[in-house]
Amino acid sequence: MRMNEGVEWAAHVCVLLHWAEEGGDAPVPATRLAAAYDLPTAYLVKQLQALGRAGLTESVPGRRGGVRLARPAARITLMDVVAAIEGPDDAFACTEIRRQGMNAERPARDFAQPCGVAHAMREAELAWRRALAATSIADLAGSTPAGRAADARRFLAAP
Amino acid sequence: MRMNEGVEWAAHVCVLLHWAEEGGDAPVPATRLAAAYDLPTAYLVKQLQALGRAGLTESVPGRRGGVRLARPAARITLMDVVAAIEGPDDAFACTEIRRQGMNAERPARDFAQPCGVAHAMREAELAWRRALAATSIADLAGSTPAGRAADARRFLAAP
DNA sequence: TCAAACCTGGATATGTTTTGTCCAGTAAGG
DNA sequence: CCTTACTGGACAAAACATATCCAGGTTTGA
Repeated sequence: MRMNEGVEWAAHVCVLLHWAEEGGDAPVPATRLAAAYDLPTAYLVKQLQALGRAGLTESVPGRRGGVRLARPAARITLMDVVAAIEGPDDAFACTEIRRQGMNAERPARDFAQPCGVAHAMREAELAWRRALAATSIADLAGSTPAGRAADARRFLAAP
Repeated sequence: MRMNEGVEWAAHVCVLLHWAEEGGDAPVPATRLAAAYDLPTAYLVKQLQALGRAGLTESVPGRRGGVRLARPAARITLMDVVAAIEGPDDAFACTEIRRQGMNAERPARDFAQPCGVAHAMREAELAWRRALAATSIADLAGSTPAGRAADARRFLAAP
């Protein structure tokens, strides 16, 4: 059960976009974002498109165009980023094996009560999501060593 | 980020093994466990081997052999099962992209402080694991509708 | 004793997802 | 009108999940 690498990319890129916005350098072209962390441009673009579809970023086409955050970094959480890249599905997918084999003859109403395994898994994922929702892009930006933001802005704005 | 189907199988199978133990019918052969939920035997066997390596189950070779829980169901949690099947790695793998591209020239000591993204992801996974650890196989068995356990024992003990 | 019923580990095959590239189409600025 | 950008779709390679099979070892009961 490994998470898409795109989640890491997207989280860091969102922090960059936040810094760019603060410095008045938004929007930032995808090529520049890829260069900032030496990521494969074409593939990063795919992840950025997912962020856009999820409403976290908006993009400006044409020359001097690029990508920017669609709302303040304080209102974009890691949960939003994970959901945008990974999609809406839970990690655990209950396939209701309890209805098969020795229970195949039972009527469907015998399984009205949700499966205990699925329920516990769901609760655990909710705890995970709550924790992710507790950290915003602004929080991540704020926890970065001093001066790093200014350096990033300088890089992003460079010709 | 989807979880192995084997986790669902293993959780349900552990509940079956608990019931079998209660009824004095342990150990249970893998073929019988597979039949109980109509699972592909050979592949279920692989998952059972993972449970064994993790110390959750022990197996008895030879005729009248099979698999049984290695300790009381109350002391086996969903966390144990997930870790046994999925392996020890976190879902989120930090690849330290922050050190690349615009930061490639920085000395390693600039990154002594762990990455904020990785830290937040780690905290969220810990919350997930804590939640999983709060549910034991005995809890799952206890939340099953009355009579289901006896039926399962009857099936597992059948010729 | 020996055959049947078990488990183990490794090799192998197949299908799906992730990762990554490329291209044709569209939009905006100078 | 040409360059720089984004978008969406098609496509390819690698990684992983799923599934099967086989050769080797253990125990039990006939």
